[in-house]
Amino acid sequence: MAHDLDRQLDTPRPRRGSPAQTRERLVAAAARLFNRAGYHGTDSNQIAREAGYATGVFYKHFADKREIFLAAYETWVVSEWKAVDDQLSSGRTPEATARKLVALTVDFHTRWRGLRTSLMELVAGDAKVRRFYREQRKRQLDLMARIRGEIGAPRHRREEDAIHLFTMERTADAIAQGELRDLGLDRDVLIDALVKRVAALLA
Amino acid sequence: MAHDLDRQLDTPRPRRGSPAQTRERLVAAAARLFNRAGYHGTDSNQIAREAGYATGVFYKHFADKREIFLAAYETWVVSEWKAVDDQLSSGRTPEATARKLVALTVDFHTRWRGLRTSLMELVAGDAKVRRFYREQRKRQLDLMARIRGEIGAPRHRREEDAIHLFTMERTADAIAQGELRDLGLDRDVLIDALVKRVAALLA
Amino acid sequence: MAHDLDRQLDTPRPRRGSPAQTRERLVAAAARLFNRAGYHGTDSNQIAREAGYATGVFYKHFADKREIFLAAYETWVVSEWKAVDDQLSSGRTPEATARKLVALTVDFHTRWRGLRTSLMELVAGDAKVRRFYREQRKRQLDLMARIRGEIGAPRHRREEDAIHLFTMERTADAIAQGELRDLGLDRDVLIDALVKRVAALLA
Amino acid sequence: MAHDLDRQLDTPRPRRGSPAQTRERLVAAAARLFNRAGYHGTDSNQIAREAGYATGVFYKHFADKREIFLAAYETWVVSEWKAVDDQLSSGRTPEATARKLVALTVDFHTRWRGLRTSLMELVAGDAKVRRFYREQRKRQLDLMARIRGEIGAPRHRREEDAIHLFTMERTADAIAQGELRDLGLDRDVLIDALVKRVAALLA
DNA sequence: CATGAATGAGCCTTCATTCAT
DNA sequence: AATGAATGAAGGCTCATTCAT
Repeated sequence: MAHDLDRQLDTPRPRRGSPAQTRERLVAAAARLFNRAGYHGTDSNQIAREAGYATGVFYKHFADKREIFLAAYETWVVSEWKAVDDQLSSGRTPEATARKLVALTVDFHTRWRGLRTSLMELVAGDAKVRRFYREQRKRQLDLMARIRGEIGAPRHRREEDAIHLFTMERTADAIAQGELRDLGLDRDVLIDALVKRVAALLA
Repeated sequence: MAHDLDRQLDTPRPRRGSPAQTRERLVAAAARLFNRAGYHGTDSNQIAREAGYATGVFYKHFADKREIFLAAYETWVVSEWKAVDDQLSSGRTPEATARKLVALTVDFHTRWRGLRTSLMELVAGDAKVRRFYREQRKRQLDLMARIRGEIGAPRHRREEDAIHLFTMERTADAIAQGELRDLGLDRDVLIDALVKRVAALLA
Repeated sequence: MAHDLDRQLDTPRPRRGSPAQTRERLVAAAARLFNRAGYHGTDSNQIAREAGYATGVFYKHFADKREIFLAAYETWVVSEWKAVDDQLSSGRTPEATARKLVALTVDFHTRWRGLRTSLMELVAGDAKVRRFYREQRKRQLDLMARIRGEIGAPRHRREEDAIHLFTMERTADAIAQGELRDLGLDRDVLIDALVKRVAALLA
Repeated sequence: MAHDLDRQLDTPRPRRGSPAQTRERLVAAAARLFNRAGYHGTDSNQIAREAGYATGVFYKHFADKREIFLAAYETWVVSEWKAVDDQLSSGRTPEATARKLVALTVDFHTRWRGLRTSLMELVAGDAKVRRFYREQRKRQLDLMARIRGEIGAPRHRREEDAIHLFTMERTADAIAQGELRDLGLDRDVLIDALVKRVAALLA
């Protein structure tokens, strides 16, 4: 979570921490900078400095910039999945859960909007990042199939689920990037529309 | 269209063309290269060379790299709008028109997939590109409202139209970028689903 | 020749020269710096600056540092062969020619002693430099065989000629590097000994 | 000898050895690495690791990288002198001794060819290494003078002896570095020629 | 209008060396 | 005595941009 990352970075680092701790601080700094300035707008020396270290540490922990990007992305993915899981197992009504899930998605896309933009670029150009990205999608589809199985909902085709995910993702991006505001659209109306779609899947 | 651009570039350039001609050749070269290697992967000297000119011309016609990107994007947008217009005024059944429109969209996204990726990056970071991008969206929404007005279709809210556009766009990207293939999804099923959504708007 | 190189560098460069001229200036600067500080002690930005240019030119003319080293070495080799040829075709007595050749060799090894040291290092580690270096040796052996053929001298085996070349080279290095001085040996005695050996080949 | 060094390194190091032992292990590791990758190609952290220690030990025993190089060189010199002494006091015929000495020299140059290349580089650039290197040469010359004194051989001038040493050294390097092979020369012929020269000094 | 040589800031990466533990 | 995390200067190389011709 962004909050965790920030907390980590705003605390002065130990003079001599464990490698794992250092790595975490670097990833947190990288996530923050990539998110702020994009992949190309962030240089590796900066990352180390933002984390409170000298230039050199960076390459003790990562082979190159792409690798730390992947790590930052992974961190984000893990925290997002955790948040989704928490909602799904909260025992609320489908409607309430759906609302929470949409809010959560929009929140993540907003907070990580810069990272997401870079992600799209790297997905296009880097096989390793692409593979990881596609795996997440597969996990999402699997989760949806499982949920519908459990609640005995009418079977959908995996293809319909994919479209649903694309819609959610792209709409959340539009909100996150201020596209709605620029278009003079009403955020709440959009949110409600998304909630309705999600709720339909849960009930 | 890619074909136009290619034809233009594969013809040897005139010794001393009009400024407009030179500009066009440069834009065509830029579009091709940005699409192939992305905005950051394309260097500005290359663009001029690909168009058949020396390094310097470039900056006689464009203030910087970003500006030529915008011009390339504009070219693409113009040709896409033209193609859409052609379909809409073809007088076919809604179903047939919808199918054509979806095919056309997927085709554009496939052919310009590299440019689109860079676009997303620049939209995030560059105000001018963002403004232009948002204008297109507004035009799309206006067009949809007009169509529905003309055919006396039930009024939708602009927000629903926006979601529709996001869905179309993101799904077309997924197809263009091979995400479907990686996920083992059936392309035709997806296309049909999209066609159904578009047809619903037209009838 | 060192003199040529120096003359070239001490003249202020034209604002905008031909690529060949620029390349030459770069090679001259590289030769001077490699000779002074060694391959590892010279950085590519320095080379450009020494030649009177900005950082970037360097990579417009050479793919990397190794390549400009090879070019500098080549320049030196060419001038040395030319000097040797001049002596051989001077029509002097074998004894006089031999003396000139030895003087010339020692002079070259002295003037280029730094470059030679780096050469040895690169010969060991770089296949391309090694190949070029070995070709020179082959040319030397061929020349010796031809000379002996022309003057009807007793046939030597190529192996003996090789040993002769090694002796000349290593001894010239020793003189060039001040090893003699450190050992308290008499330079003239050594030179005379070398002259005797060379003269024996010529007569 | 390489064998000694290897034996030392392939044995797991003691938990807490004497300083002398640690130093020896470090020198052995350094010699091996310098020989394999050259002075510049070997990083100081690697040396400690190869010896089985952590980065830091290195600077507990040596002021800097150059110093451990000197130590490695010293080790090699000592073992070479010992080997030469053994041959000289073996009581064989001059011819047989000469052959052994040449074989031994070629062997050393082959086994330590990488170290020798680096040595030449450091001799050129580092006063301390140069001084030590020159001392060895002086010892060699002194030894030669003594031998000739003992066996009542005709007095040579120290300068002739120096040339002899240069010839031996450079030819042994050529063999060690594969120059002969590349030139298509016959190794045995060269060896025989060297043996003849050495034998002439011993008888 | 066009050329293309030249610029130089800046990025990624390495590695000898230090020092808190 | 030993550890190994951390340092930071510096080097190789790229590329958007300028400008003399």
